[in-house]
Amino acid sequence: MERKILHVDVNNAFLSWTAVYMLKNGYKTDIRTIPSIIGGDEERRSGIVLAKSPIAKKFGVVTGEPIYFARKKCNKLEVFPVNFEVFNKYSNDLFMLLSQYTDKIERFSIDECFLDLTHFLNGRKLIDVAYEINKRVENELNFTVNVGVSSNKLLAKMASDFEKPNKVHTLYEDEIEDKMWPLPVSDLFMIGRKTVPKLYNLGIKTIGDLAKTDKDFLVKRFGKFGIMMWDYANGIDESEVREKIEDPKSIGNSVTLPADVTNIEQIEKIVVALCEQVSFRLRKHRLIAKTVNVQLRTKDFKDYSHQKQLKFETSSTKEIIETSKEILAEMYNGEPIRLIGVRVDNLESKDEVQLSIFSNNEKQDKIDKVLDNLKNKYGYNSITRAGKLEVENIVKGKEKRGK
DNA sequence: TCTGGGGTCCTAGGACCC
DNA sequence: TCTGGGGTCCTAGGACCC
Repeated sequence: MERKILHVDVNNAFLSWTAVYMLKNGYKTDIRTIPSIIGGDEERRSGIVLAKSPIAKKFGVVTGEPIYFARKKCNKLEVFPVNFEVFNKYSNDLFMLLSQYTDKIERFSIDECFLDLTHFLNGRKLIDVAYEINKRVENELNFTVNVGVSSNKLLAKMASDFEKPNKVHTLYEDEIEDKMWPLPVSDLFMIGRKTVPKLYNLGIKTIGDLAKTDKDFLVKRFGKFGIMMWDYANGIDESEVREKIEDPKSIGNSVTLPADVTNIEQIEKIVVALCEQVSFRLRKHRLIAKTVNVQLRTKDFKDYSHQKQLKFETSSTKEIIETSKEILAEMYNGEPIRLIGVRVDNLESKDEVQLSIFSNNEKQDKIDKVLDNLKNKYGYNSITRAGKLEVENIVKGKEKRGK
């Protein structure tokens, strides 16, 4: 039986949501109507464009580029900061509205949802529901969405990516040839910047070219990825809309430093702060980890990572800090460091795992619990100040050195 | 003043065991 | 003193997504 799938995608989410929020709080200008972007903090060297207004786009501003470049393209450009609390609120509003249409709904990202309406149409037409959702979001939430309509997730997602904003598009199987195959292969979901040149070298320029390429050839060339590419190009995707929220498979935090750092004690302090953040989140999910991973990015953007198995699965801050310090000591070779990250892998539910008597350090667990409660009550920064202070010191050091 | 931060999945090579 | 495979786990790195 053919499935009835919708993909709902917020148009220009970060910029729209910021605009809606600012208007609601008395700001006179709708930043969607001026040359504007949502961007990171240039002082902290996280200054990239996360979203751009249509006018900014006309000036050639692209997502992901340094704000510095964007300003050169458009000197009137206004830059507004990211605010994830606001984004989460609007994301939740959208999810609530969409949940009225089906129980089988998947939150694919902060600004995208898949809906499986196969058993929830009650005699209505899928396309009518798509238009209703499109209008209701605009009227009730004051931002707009594109809705893709099809029989599987891949096609619905490709459809929602057609003309924007505030549109409904279908991409049924019998429309693939007309609507999808003429598109450049880079438009296909999962074909990124490394794969495009490889395909071009094989003479594959459009999605249609890829669809008509011999599948076995692609498998020989690209392995499993080849299968997926070919399937997607042919509109094949059996994956289900997954309504239940699954436990994360890894949890990590990373920071770009305001200035490159070579002092291992400074690096270590930041690693400790990141470990506190990561283990706090781990416990919030009631998970324990088996593997710790430390990542360093050098000033010339080379990434290194080393990992280590914990002696016992744990969510203890202390254990994760100790292991991270060991990893850091092993891997760090004195190069100037731009970014530091800590992540935990191989997670398991705390409730299901028989805790080893050796790892069950009750005293440490109690300490973590008390600190977690304080963090929950007074906010994360009430406790984790060491790392923040360190980052501030790096900023100060940078200022002192001048330019 | 040049380049975020959160993830998932895959691969290739090596260690180790039978 | 010449040499097998199959399986699992671990590691480092790299692709992709939003």
